[in-house]
Amino acid sequence: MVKQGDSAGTSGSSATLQFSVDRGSPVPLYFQLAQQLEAAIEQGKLAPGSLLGNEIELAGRLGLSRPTVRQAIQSLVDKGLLVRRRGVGTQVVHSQVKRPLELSSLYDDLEAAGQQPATRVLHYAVEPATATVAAALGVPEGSDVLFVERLRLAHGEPMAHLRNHLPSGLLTLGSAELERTGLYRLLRGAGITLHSARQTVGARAATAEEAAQLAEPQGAPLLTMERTTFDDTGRAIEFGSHVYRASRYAFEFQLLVRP
Amino acid sequence: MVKQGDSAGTSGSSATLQFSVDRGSPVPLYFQLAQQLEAAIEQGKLAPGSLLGNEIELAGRLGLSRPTVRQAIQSLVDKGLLVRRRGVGTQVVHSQVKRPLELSSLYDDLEAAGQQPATRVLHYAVEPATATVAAALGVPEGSDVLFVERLRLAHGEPMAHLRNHLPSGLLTLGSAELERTGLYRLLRGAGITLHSARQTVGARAATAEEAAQLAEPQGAPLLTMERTTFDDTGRAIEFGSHVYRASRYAFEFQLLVRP
DNA sequence: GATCGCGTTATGTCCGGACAATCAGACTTC
DNA sequence: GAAGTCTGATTGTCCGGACATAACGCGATC
Repeated sequence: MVKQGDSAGTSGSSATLQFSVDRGSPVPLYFQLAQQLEAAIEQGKLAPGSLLGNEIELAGRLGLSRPTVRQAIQSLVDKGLLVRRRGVGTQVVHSQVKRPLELSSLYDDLEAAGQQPATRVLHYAVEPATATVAAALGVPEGSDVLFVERLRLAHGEPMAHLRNHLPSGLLTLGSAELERTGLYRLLRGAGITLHSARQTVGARAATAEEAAQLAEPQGAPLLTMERTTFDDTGRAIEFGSHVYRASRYAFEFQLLVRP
Repeated sequence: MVKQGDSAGTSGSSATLQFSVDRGSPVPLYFQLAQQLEAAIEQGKLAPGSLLGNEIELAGRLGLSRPTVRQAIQSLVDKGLLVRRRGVGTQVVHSQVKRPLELSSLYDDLEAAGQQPATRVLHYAVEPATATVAAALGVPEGSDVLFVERLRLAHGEPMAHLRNHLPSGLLTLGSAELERTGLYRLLRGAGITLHSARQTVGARAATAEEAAQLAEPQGAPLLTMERTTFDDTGRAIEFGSHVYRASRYAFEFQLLVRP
C-alpha cells in the first residue's frame, strides 16, 4: 500500500527532479551535476532533510558512473549543503548555510549588500618597510613597499580606515583604480591567485585622529583587523591593518566543522 | 646524463622518503598516506616548494592505485598544505598554515595556550525564551531554554563574559561540569555532532556592570561575538552571546580560498 | 512484550585503466 | 635575437566494477 507517509511524497525528492548533463560541454560532468543540485537546494526543490536517493540509481538515471556522481555530491558536502550517512543516504541540511568564509574585500561585501561603496585614497607612496611590515610580508627591513591608505565610505558615510602594504614590483596599480574598486579584485585581475590569509580581529578605542576621520566621538570602540594574504606559492601578497566603526560594521561569517 | 640539477637532490623529495601502508589496519589506506605526508611536511622532511613526484609513480611504489593516492593528496590540498598544478606537479606550500578555523570553545583555546583557564558559573536556570533567543534557536517564544551565564578566567584574571542559551531537554549538564571544562567539549561528549555555526563579531563599549565584572574601566572597548551552532540535522544546539576584554583577547584565524 | 540476531540498503573504500587539458621547456623559424 | 611551435610530463576527468562497513527495520526467539 502506497501512502504519502512523510515528507518524501510531498516535498520534491530527487527521483522526481530532472537533472541532465551535456557531454559536449567543456565544463566537467560532476560540476554540472553539482551546480544543478545546488540550484535545486537553493530554490527549495530539494526540501531540507529529504533524502537524495541512492548514488548508484542516480548515476544510472543520468548515464554517469558512480564516481562522477560521488564527486558531485562530495563537493556539496564540503560546502556544508549535504550530509552523508552510511546505510541511510544523503540528506539536504536544514540550516541556512551561506558561505564558509570568503576571502573577500570589504568593497565587495558592501557592494553585494547594495551599500554603494566608495573609496577615498588618502595616501599612496612607495616607502621603506618598517620592522612590523617587513616581518609580516617576509621581506628585508627597509626594502621598498607600496603603502596605501584609504577611507571606505558607504552611502557617503565613512565606514572604515584601511592601511595596506604590498611588496613593491608585484603589480602596478594606480591610485585611480583604487578609487574605483576593491584591492582584492585588482589583485585577482592581475593574475595573482589568492590562497590563504592569516587574520586577527580585535577591538580598541579610537584615537583622536581616527575619531575625526570616521566621524566618531573620541574613544569610541573600533573593530580592528590585521590580515596577511598569501598566494599559492607562499609569498606574502599584502598586509592590511584596518579599523572599522563598530557602530556601523560587524564581521559575519559561517564556519563548518571538518568531519 | 644524470645530474642533481636543482632542489630535488638536496631538499628531501618524496622519492627519497619511505612511506608505507598497512593493509591489515582498519584505517583507510588513503588516510594512512595522508597522515604520513602531513607528518613529513610538518617535520620539514618535505621542503616547502618541493615537488611531490608524480602520482602514478608514487602509487606504483606504494602498491596503491592512483585514485587512492589522489584521495590522500586531495585531502591535504583541502587543508591548504599542498598545491596542485596541471602539467607541473604537486608542491608543498610555503606559508605557515595552521588550521582553517576550528569550531572550538574559548576554554580549549586557552588551555592549548597554557593559560590555565577557569570558569565561574554566575547563573544557571531554565527560563522561557525571549524573542531574540527563540528566533536564534528556532523554538517557539516562551518555551523552556537553559540559560547559563559564566565568567571565564585565565591565570585568575577575567577574560570574557559568556551567556549561552540551549534548548531544554537536549542534554543534561550540571553546573559542576561547566566549572570544569568548556561547553563544546560537553556537547561533543553527549554524542552531539557539531556541524556548522553562524557568527557575528563586533565591538562596543562596556556597560557599568560589564566593566565591573571584567575589571575594565567603564566605556572600555569590548569585543563581542554572537554565535548559533547547528548539528548535522540542522537543529540549533546553542546560542551564545559573549563579550571579551579587547585589551586581553583577539580572534586569530586562518582562512583558505576555495579554488 | 522485550531483546537479540539477521538481512537489506546505502555509503565508504579501492582497483585498473583510458583519454583530455594544461604547463614548461626545447626547438624551429623568421 | 625574438617570436611562435612542437613535445613530453603531469594532473584532471571519467569509466565500470568489487568488496567492506555501518545503520535501520524486521522477524524470531526467549
